[in-house]
Order: sequence, then C-alpha cells, then structure tokens
Amino acid sequence: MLEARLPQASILKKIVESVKDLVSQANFDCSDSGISFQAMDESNIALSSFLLRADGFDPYRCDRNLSLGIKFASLSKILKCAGNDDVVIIRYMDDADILSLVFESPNNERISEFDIKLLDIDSEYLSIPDQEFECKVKMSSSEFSRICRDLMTIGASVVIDATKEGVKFSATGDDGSGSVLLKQSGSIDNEGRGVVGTSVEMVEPVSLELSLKYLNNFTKAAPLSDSVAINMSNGIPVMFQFDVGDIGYIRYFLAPQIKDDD
Amino acid sequence: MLEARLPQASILKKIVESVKDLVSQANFDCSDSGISFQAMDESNIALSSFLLRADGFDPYRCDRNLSLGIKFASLSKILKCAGNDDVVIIRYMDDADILSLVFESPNNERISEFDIKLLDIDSEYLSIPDQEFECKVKMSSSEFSRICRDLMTIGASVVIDATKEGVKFSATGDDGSGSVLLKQSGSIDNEGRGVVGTSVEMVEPVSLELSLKYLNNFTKAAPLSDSVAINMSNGIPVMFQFDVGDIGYIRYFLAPQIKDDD
DNA sequence: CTACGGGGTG
DNA sequence: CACCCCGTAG
Repeated sequence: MLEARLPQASILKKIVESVKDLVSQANFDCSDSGISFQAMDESNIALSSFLLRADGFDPYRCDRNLSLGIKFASLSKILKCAGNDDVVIIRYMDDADILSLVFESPNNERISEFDIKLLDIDSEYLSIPDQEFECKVKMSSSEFSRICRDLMTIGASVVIDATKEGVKFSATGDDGSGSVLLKQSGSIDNEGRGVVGTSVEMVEPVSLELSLKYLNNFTKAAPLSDSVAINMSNGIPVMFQFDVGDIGYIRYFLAPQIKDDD
Repeated sequence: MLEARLPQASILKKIVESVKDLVSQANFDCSDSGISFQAMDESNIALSSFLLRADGFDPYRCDRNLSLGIKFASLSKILKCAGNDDVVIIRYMDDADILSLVFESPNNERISEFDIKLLDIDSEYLSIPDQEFECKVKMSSSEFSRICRDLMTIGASVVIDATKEGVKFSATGDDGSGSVLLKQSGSIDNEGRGVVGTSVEMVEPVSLELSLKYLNNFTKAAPLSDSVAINMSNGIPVMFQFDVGDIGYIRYFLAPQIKDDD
C-alpha cells in the first residue's frame, strides 16, 4: 500500500493547477523514494515532470512501486474541495482501482475523503538524461511570469539570449517588437526578503526561440517558488525548474523553434 | 391598508435574492402578525417559505388580512435600487392594484418610491404540519454552502447521514466519490467570532439523499444567517431553516430521493 | 439576462 | 482564509 501524509494541501493544489492545462492525464509513479510523474502535452511538444521526495511527507510509506493513472481534471476538482491549510493524506490500497485523498481541517472538526477512479494509461516513459547545460539562468519566477505575459501581447514566440552580462527576452510581432533585459544582479534574496535577483552561470552564450504559449502555461507553477531555473544549451530542449520548497520540484522541457534569424 | 417600515433594506434584498431563482412569483400574506409567503418551485419539488414577524418592523400596521401577488423578478429589480442601509417602507392602499416601496437613505437626503404591479395568483396554500423531526443538525451556513458546492463537482445528489458523532455528506459520480464529515463540536461561537460549530440533536439516526441542484439554490440564503438548521426525519421532506436575526426565518422543504443503496 | 466559476483584495 | 468583484457561459 501507499500512504503519504502531506501537511500542506496547498502544495499539491498548486502542482495540479500548474499542469492540468498542459496534460490531461498521467501516471503517478510512487516508490519508497517519493512520488513523481512525467507526461507530454497533447501535441507532444512540451514535457512536464514533477517529483516530491518521500521526506517531504510525514509519514511516508510505499511498500512497492506503483504506477497510478490519474485524470487531472478529476484530481483538480477534488483538490478544490481541500482547504489550503488542510492536511492531505494520499492512500492507495494494493490492487484497488481507486486512489483515496483524505483532507483534515486544521482544527480537525472536518474530515473529507475523496476517492478518484484510476485509469489504465500506457505510458511510454521517456527517460531524460541528466545532462549538463551550457547556460543556467536563475531569476524571480514572478518576473519571469510577467515577462512572458507582456511579450505574449507582442508576438507568439520569445528569443532568449543569455550572456555573461545578463539575459534578454525579445519578441517581434506585426505591430512592433519588444525586449526585456535583466542584468545579472549579485544580491539574491537581500535580508530574507522575497526579492530574487538574476544570476547567469555559463560556459557558452546561448540564443533560443521558444513558444510563448507554452511558456505561459509553465508560469502557472510560479506560485510554488520564488525563483525559476532556466537551463539551456543551444539546439536542445530548455528545462524550466520550479523548486517546491526543498522537498521536490516541477520541471518543464520545451524544444526551441528553428530561429528565423533576420 | 398595510404600512410596514423595515429599518434595514438589506434584509429584504437578501430574502428576495435567495428565493427568486427557485420561485417566480408568490402571494405575500400580510396580517397583523407579520408578512409571510410560501410557494412551490416551478417543478413542484421544493417548497420555500418565509416569515417576518410584525415586531421586526417599526412601525407595523396591517388593518386586515391581505394576499398580495408579487413577481419576484420585478421585486428583485426594484430592490436593487435600494441601498443596503436604506430604510424601506412597504405600503399597500386598500383595493389598489399596486404595492409601493419607499426607500429612504440613512441621511434622509434621498427618497425613492417604486410601485410594483400586483398579480392575481391562485394559491393553493399548502399547510405544513408543525412536525417534530427525528434529527436536528445545526451548522455554519457558509460551511454548508461550501460542502454543497464542492460535492456538486462530484455528483448530482448528496447523501446526508446524521449520527450522534456528527453529520456526513457524501456524493458519488463518474470520476469517483467524496464525503465530508463534520464532527459535533461543543463550542458554538467562540468569543463572539463568526465561528459556528456543528451540533446534532437526535432521537434516531437518519440517512437521506437530496438533490444538490436544489440545495445549491437554498444556500443562496446563507448570507442571511451564520447558521442553518437542517431538520430531518427518514422518508419525509427535510426542512432547512435560516433565521433572519430574531425577527423571522426563511425555510426550504425538499423531499428526499429514493436512495439507490448499493 | 441570469447564474456560476475564478481571481484579487483585505 | 474569507469576502467581494469581474468575466465568461448558459
């Protein structure tokens, strides 16, 4: 069986909200190391993956490896029935065809239990090599959301140029063009404030063009983390990573478009 | 004639908003004891009734019994023209075919008067015996609203099980099932906060299945009262009562469905 | 025109 | 976490 107790329902709620527009269903893989999934979007362009380590739960018990097929629309509906501060207990009994979610209100006067039907999803698990990237940008996730939203009004794709000086986001459309340059700023997190600067770590400058439609889906994960890591190498899929506290992460991979260099 | 002065227009506004989706028109019965109405919904399934006692008005005068046919859509439009803090005066002149509503702003600088045409509605008045119920639940009205809204996403009907321990609301649908258990909690209204606990008073456990569509109409009355009383006996219509301060109430009756026990 | 759901603010 | 307002859908 699986039994995992997560003290903060809001974490699970945000994770599901951030992927449900991208992926309709996925297998949740549960093992003694934690819970994860990965899935391509409907058009097979973007890959979403997430991991919550076992030590993010208290307690966590998973007797054997499980692959639980979940429809995100159903899961999202059910999670809307949980308060942000509820404790959530995820439970699966061996060979059952349902997954149970139990929500306990902070004062314990309210206990809700929801059972969600499991699906049989044939998952071609795509293993992603743990590659090194030529360039790693770390920046404020809300700043990133803002830029993607703003540039979406200019054009359909964004060019990201990263150099030692900083990172530049540019878009071009019928009515004009625009760009935002973030200079590298040494001070990440001044005095415990939520202020996050921009850092660029690189062995090679990169320049990549990406679809803003997808990026604007990825930014739904911004509420999970103050910062986002953007890991790039020329010509291969970009990895966006939002850390979930120190207990896990959610990652998106998106292949760059062929750039129309003017 | 009838002349009734209600110091708070908001009360009348909320009452009308809470029934107008259920009932299109009704006879308002006025006597020296107060103003009331009762009406079945269009499909003759749910009964709505309300009462404002004469002492909730100041002053109140009603020379003889009246039955004034009102279309809720018209009344609702007119009441939208009143400020929440306006004083409202309800006035009917004998043998007139209109009812007058006068709104006075708190500072008395603005006086509005609206006349609404009366209808001739043949009302088969259904007298409801003042019965004893096997089980009386009292709980937070906003909690009740929340549960009905949440479970609506799971299924079309809810099963209410009340026992000495508390009350459980359950729903089942295509994607799974869910339930919310409220434990009986001693502390009602800690320290004047709007916190309302759950109490169950019973001579017999009950288990009833009800349409969530109707319940979600009833919960429109939640703004009138912090708490709702749910009075049940197995097999007969359930009564939901929202008190209007200490001057009246609004009640809904809904017959249980035949339960499909698995 | 009305009702319901989602997002933002206090 | 609760309440209010706005936008979208029926």
